[in-house]
Amino acid sequence: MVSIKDIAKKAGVSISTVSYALNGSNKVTDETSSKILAIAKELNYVPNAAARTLKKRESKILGVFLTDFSGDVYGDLLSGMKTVCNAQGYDLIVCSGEQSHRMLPERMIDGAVILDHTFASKELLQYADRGHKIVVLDRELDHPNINQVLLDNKAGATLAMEHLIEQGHTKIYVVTGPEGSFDSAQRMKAVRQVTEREANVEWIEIEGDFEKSGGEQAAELIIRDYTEPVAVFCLNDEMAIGLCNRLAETDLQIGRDVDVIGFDNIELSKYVQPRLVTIDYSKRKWGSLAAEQLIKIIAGEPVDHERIYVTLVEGGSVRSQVQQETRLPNRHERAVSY
Amino acid sequence: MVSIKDIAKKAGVSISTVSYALNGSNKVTDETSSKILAIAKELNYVPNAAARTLKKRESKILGVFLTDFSGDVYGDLLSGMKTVCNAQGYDLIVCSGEQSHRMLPERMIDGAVILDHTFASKELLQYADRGHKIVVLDRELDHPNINQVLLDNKAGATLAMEHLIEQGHTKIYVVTGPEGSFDSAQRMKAVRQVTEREANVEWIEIEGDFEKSGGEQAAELIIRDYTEPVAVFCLNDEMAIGLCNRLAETDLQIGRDVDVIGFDNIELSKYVQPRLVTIDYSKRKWGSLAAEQLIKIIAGEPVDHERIYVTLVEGGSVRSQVQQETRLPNRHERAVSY
DNA sequence: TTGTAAGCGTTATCAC
DNA sequence: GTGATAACGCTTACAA
Repeated sequence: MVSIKDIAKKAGVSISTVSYALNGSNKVTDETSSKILAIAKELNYVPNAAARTLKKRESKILGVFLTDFSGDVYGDLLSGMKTVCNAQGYDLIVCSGEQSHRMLPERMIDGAVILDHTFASKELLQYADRGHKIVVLDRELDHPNINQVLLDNKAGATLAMEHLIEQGHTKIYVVTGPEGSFDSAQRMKAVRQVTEREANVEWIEIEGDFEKSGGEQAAELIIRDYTEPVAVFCLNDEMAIGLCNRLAETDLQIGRDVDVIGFDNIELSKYVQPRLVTIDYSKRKWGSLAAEQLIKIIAGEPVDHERIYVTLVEGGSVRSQVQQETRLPNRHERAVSY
Repeated sequence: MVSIKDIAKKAGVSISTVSYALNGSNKVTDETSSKILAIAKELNYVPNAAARTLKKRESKILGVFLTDFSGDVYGDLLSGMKTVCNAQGYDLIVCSGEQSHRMLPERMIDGAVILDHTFASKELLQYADRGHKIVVLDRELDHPNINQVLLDNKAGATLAMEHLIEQGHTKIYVVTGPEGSFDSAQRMKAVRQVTEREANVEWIEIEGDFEKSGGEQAAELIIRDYTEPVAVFCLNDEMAIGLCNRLAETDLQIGRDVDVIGFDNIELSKYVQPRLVTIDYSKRKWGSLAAEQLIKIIAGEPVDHERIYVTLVEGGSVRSQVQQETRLPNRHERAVSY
């Protein structure tokens, strides 16, 4: 391995002069500098990241932590993050799994974006207490070293529920996310709020897991108890699609017998038949905002919590108003976007 | 930041004793050891990765490099890789973009898996020459420090072409990947080989890009020149789906007027109507094999290049044999899997 | 069993 | 402008 020591020896100068030249300091003559640079190139010199990180106490690398690599949500999110990071001189690495938690406390990375419920909030607060900088995308956490960039779950779930109610539905199944999911809890809160205002709306909670299989299981229940047209609000698209798949094997028709609405607008939801009604938001913006916030708190700049706005995407999985037999009175039209 | 020095001071021992205790060496008394461990815990000691990496000249981190984060192929691939890495005491990070190329030469990671054509082969060979360990998934490269784990592109493309020919097709469009793509080139080679054997099969090459948009553009050409039923072999599913989308806007019906076959069996291809015929392979296995090979070459163990086998997945996007009017004589049935 | 000390490859503070 | 030199936090001969 070739180090600045080797360059110094070959150039007949001291290592400090080499370091200065390599870092473009103006304390060194152009002549010496270019000679050093030439030798460095000749020797294929590459700086050692560990040594630099050790000395400078920063790695210029940011990490984003995901529960798993398979989510359909992540492409644009990561893309947006990377763009911002690179523009600001940071590198971005994507990590997943318990093992990689160490990256932050061991100072391999300068900060972390968390979209991974396997991180306990307690753990994150501990890191923050030790001075590590964090942006959370999947929970609320109050700490000077932690910033939040959250989806407007409440608006999204409200949009979804009101859309179904406007179609005249009075029986609505709600398929939740896994226990402990912040997004699920937030969305459920909005569901409760909406239904409290609507005396004639009955809603039934079905426990899900944010995976296709959860949607399939929910479908079983719905099929079993089916007597009249119902609506289902799946708290994410993945489950909505699982539910639709299972329903497609029966005589129950989506958008007629069972209206379905999801959340996330993943790419797949464009392709299922009929097109899934869902809640959309800019994943790219979510990512870029998260990265921006993280870099700001690392730089010691003050930041406020941010919110990602959502809209409703229409589709065939909810029957249109013109087809409906009954329509609730006194319901005014609502703007589709919050 | 609390270091072993702080622990040593508080425990009234030397830093080397602390180091030994922390690393579970049996050179130190149980008594001293447990005292040190207790103090370490009390002080919230976390080792510094940079220091350890600098000293040990290894980071126990492996990197996988992707062209972008959005591909649908990657979920299982990364999952498989991570499982193997973690089982072997390595951490896995996912990187993308020119900036992160430095991770390998700067020794931030102990090795790299490459599925990213933005790495020049020359660059990789240079790294390998300097002793860095690499596994390539997207090219052939001969170097003692480089191992290949490649898809059996040739078998896949042959399977696809023969499937179409068996349906009686004599005019086949082939939509390629982007210039310089290894997978595309390999698949094209097989296409040529198959068609050379089949005198009565005409094939037309359309330049694509492995993106949906490429498939849409190819559709334009096909629509424009359409006179009789044809087949299209898109060299990946992404393009096949783009093509189907565009075709769906016309009177041309997939699986009747235009038979379509893709490559990769991405999740989406299950959901398009009709189900896309495609070439499948285990992405998880691809990933785990790549990780295994990388860890082996890092350990100095000898390895051979590996190949990932493929199979054909049937679906509605190619009309079934029973519906066809003409059938080529003398064609024997072929095994679907190679 | 424990301590001393050298060294990993940098950066940065001083002198000169 | 350039050069010693200390320091970053850790591991590991070697000495005691």
